[in-house]
Amino acid sequence: MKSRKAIDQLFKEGQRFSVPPFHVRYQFTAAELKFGITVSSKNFKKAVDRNRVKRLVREAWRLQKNELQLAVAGKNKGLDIFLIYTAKELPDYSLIEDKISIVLKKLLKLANEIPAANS
RNA sequence: GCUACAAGCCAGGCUAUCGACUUGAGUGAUCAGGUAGGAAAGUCCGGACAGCACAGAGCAAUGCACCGGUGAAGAGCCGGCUUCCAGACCCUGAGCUUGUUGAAGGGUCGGGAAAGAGAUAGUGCCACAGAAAAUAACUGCCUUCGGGUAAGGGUGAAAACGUGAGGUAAGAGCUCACGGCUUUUGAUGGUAACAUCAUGGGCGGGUAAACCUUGCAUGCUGAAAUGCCACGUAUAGUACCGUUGGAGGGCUGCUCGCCCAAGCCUGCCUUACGGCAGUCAGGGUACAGGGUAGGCAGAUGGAUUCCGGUGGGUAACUGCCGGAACAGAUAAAUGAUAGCCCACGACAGAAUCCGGCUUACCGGCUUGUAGCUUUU
RNA sequence: UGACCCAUGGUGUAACGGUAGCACUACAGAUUUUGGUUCUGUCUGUUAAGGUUCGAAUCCUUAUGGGUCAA
Repeated sequence: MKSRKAIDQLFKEGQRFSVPPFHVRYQFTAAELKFGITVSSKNFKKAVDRNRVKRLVREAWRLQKNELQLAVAGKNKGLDIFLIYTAKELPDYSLIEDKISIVLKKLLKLANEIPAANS
């Protein structure tokens, strides 16, 4: 997700849940699966640290996203997801990998519950 | 060999798998190449580049301040000058404890530091102590009782150049000798700062990183600059101006002064730029409000960096020849996992670009200097 | 990316270049049967490092930390 408008709309209308250290906001749409990540500069003062967290999250997302993508595409729907990293310590990759898989399972369950759109 | 200091260089490596950004080739699947720093940081200096419709003058403001060189430029760098600082060695030898001691002084040597113009252009300030902190009053001294004097006053960071002699009523650079500082003129050496010598004048403290004076320099803004394309909105609102000139804007912060500044249509003149006439307000300026916030250029190869050779220069630096290297994102790439090796990995991440300075930094290597030790 | 400002006890604030004050807090003592109030006393200090000056919180330079502004 890159568009400021879309992000604003997601934060205004979307639903949310929390899997520490992540807050997740999501909203089902008509387009495809989209994903964004943010890290607060309050928690990490250096841009380099923020970028590293973002990189790790993107890597974990890239490796695990396929199942969810298929589920959403199978119902002819889109899904906007935005993650907020809330911890104050630099994580290692295995932690991020675990937490992202939990997030994905929750989302997958939610995706299976909604009715399919008629295309 | 060890230790210390200074300067320079390097800043984990390799393999496999899966990715990200980007360049090239290909119709395409895909293939091939490239991808963080010495500080990318701080933003402390200096530029390039861009815009401001460029006419300047005075004032203000800011910066710089020994000389020469270097370089695109600089508050950078290199070399020199002057002053100061601590040291080593040598000479001399006060003192009393007569020694393997070393006060004051002189010479030589290399090293370090300096925002290093002006304190008789003016103004201000100088706590405490002290008679007094600056055109000399008080005490003292002398006196012909009108006055003269800055020797003595021991406090302080600082007290009217220091020592000795002359001189005098008492005194005083008042005079002289030696010495110190400052300065005029001349000579010699040096590109110059300056040095040496001669000569004349002066020596009424400190502070200019107090105000200030003198000299020199500086237009402002800053890639969120700037140019273009697309999408979208409001042909609406308020005020002012509108060819008989001007709302407003610019030139430097201020003043003066100067400059720029307006459309559509028709006709005539001109090669063109443009000019003249008619005509309308549909034009212009400022404000408020509304819309958009996408793309392209700027933008990454240049005063570039490194290596080798060869010249110039004490050096900084630089000429020529040959070779090699150089990311370019835009919610913003440069990553993840596994294995192996070693010295076990510090500080830290590009955002228009470049030259410096400063600061941070695990460790390793090279060179130089000094000291100690070992061997010959 | 660029421009600018600030830093004084635990807290809030003063201070011409000349002994760093004030209030609250904390601690101790007095008063009180005890506590509070009140009174007295004490502790705690110029962000760091250099420089100018006889002397620096103040002036200058560099660094550190914090903050503000500009689409």
